[in-house]
Amino acid sequence: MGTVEPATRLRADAQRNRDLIISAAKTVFASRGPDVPMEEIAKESGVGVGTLYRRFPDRDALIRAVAADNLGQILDKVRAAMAEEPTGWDALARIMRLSTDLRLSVALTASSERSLEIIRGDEKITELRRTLMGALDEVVTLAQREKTVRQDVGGGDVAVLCSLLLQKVRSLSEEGLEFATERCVAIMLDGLRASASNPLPGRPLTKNDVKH
Amino acid sequence: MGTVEPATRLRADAQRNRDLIISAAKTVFASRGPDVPMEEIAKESGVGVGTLYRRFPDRDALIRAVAADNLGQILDKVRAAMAEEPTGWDALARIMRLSTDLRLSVALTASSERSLEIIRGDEKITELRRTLMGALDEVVTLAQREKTVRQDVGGGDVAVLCSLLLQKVRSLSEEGLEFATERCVAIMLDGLRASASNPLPGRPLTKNDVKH
Amino acid sequence: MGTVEPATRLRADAQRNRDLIISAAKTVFASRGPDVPMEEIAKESGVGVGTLYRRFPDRDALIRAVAADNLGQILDKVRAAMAEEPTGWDALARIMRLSTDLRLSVALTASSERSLEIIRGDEKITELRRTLMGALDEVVTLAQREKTVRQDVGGGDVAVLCSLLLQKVRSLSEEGLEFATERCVAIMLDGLRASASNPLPGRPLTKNDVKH
Amino acid sequence: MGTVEPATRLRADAQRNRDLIISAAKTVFASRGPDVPMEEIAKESGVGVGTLYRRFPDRDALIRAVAADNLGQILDKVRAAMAEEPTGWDALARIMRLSTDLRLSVALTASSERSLEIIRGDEKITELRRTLMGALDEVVTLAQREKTVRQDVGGGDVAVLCSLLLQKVRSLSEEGLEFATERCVAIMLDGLRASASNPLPGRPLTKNDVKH
DNA sequence: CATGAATGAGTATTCATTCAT
DNA sequence: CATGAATGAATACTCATTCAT
Repeated sequence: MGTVEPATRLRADAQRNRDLIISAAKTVFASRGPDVPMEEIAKESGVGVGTLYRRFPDRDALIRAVAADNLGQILDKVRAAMAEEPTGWDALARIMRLSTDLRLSVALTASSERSLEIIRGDEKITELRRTLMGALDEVVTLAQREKTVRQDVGGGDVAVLCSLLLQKVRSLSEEGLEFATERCVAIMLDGLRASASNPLPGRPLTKNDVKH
Repeated sequence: MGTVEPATRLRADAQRNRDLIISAAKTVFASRGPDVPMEEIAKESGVGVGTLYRRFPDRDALIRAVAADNLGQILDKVRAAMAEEPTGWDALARIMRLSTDLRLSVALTASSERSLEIIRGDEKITELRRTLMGALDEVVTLAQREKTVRQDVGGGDVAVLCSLLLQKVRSLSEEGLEFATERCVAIMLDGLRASASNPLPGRPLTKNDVKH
Repeated sequence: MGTVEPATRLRADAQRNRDLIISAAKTVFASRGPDVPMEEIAKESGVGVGTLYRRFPDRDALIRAVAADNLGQILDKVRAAMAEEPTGWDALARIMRLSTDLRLSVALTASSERSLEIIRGDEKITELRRTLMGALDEVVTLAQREKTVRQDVGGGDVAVLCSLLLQKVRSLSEEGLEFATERCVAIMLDGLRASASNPLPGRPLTKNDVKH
Repeated sequence: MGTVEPATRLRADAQRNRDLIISAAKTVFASRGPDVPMEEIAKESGVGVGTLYRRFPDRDALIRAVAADNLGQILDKVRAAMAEEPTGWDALARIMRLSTDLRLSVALTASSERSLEIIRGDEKITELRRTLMGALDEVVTLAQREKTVRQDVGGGDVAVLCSLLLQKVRSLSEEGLEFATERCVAIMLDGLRASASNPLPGRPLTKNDVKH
């Protein structure tokens, strides 16, 4: 489960506010970048700034919370794919298609150098990341055993491809983007097939290469 | 040639400052995002803020100038690849590898929603973009005639893949990034080969799909 | 009543600050012109700049508010004169002497071309102006029925004379100005008397001539 | 003659530039206030800022020069009135009507507190002012001997009335202003007539009251 | 607790003045 | 001398954060 709980249980309404704020922050970060005025986020949440600050001591804390929430969501979907798809290849394909869903919420959190520094070192986030990477390695290994995925790639390679796909290509329209992304995923999947065997440079990337 | 000249000839020293500023802006935008204090850019350029503002009436104008300069550079390199490589495939491969060089300078200019609005509608930039897309279509068509590239892709698909690659994946180290990008490029190229023929959804993207 | 209320009720302390700011702005505009640093006004009000900007989104809004407040004050005094003086002539004379009181606060708000543009089109101000001009027409008409004021003038003429008197003649000392103004008012009043009948050029100016 | 010459003779072209600048400054001060960017004035003059600064060491010097030029012009016209009109009354009436001509150029120079400080103490300006006031006293005395002007006014009173008239009443249209001013002048003249004998408060103002 | 007011430091931008061409 | 480029101090305005209601 991806939702992240703070140490001490919050009162019901406080928890509700917290959720409202995170959700609003995702939206607003996505449309206006990571520097939106806090007031904007508060307004979108329907609470006052004061409340926002009571829940998150400063902007950085909020960014961390949003990032953790995002990672949690991704992890949930990755696990669902692994649990529900019949083969490793199918799971992999489904995972690579997640980008469309996730783009909006994830992109901004991870985009700027600044965001990175903020996130880095956050216990919870590090843990989520580790778990996620483990899952990817697992999927790839599985599919390789099936002989559907080429041998010379690893979960890290898939992670990098996926993170590229999270990007919003801005010279495309809303629908154009969705369409183009599907095609890119298909091209990448073709490049990942066991049959596509022009050997890759170097060695497979695994979770250990993508840790930070 | 990609360098963009203003309408009226600048005095030698003024031109020199203009170049210094654009170059500094690239660096600083890349490392600190599109909201860096103008003063920072001025300092990096070695000129006073006043000079910066004399040359570029506001931040937006500077961003547009940097973007145009970037596109010019890309176009130069794409043309070089087309002129110097023996086959369409080689040209394509070289182009897709440009990302490494270009990432730093390009990324930030095109990243935020805001930047897009700023850039959109700029005559010069639109023109450069159009030219660039034309070149990509040309390369792809050529390689398709050689039977090295699959028939169901177009220059637009390549453009999208390349723009994904321009992204800086921040969970990797400097060298890790370079290495991972090479692998991604290789995977994508494998996915673009004529031999990789699991059919793609929809139809090839051409320059007309990526115009804005 | 001349005081102007914003649409939604302000919290008590906010309203207090608003008043402090307007009052400070009058003083400071009067002594240093309409371009005084906003910081100056804030300091004089005893609040931070931030507060000033929260209350008035920009300098123009502040200028409009001050202008409206000034007009309201004038209107109050004109009405008091009309209500309390026994004859139209006395009311007129009292009104023309208002200049002394009002000069300080009013002068700067209406002085520059720029200020005019700012003020023009403000709903509240337009309305106040209209009401004020109506009152002047009324006083003049009354006094004409009394046969104390010449028949060939109108409220508009009085308005123009008064607005001339609002000016600070700077080649006079503080007291000199007060004294000189009294004499000018007396001369003008003599010129307005029914007995001063060298016919004026054109026709009486009424409120419709001074609307803008 | 009102034109003011600097101590050392200027080369012909330098003198021409000086005149261009003063003339441009009048225009621009009138339309945009005394704080117009120096660059604006330079552009209107058709010279570079550098040249402007060579001719006038700073903004204050320019303001002083413009003020002196204005006063010189007024003086010329007052003298012409005195020389050409058959009676003192006619001269006085003509003088009071000068406002229309002069308003534009004079207004801004004398308007703000700041301008006053700049001008105050300027030798040349003081002298011009003194001369001008002497002329007004003379006209009034002459008309009083003719029994056309009331005995209880002085040149100072006229000066004050005139300076009031120099003001631009901004709630009037261009033509409306001209028309209204004529009417005000007529009313004031009626108030100045020997026949308008409701006694004025205090004593006549003379040039000594308006010196600064 | 929630709210939104107050604060003031941080930045963009302008413009007087100086100085190299 | 004239020009217009360069400089940086001055000022408008924004927004993170704190605190009174």
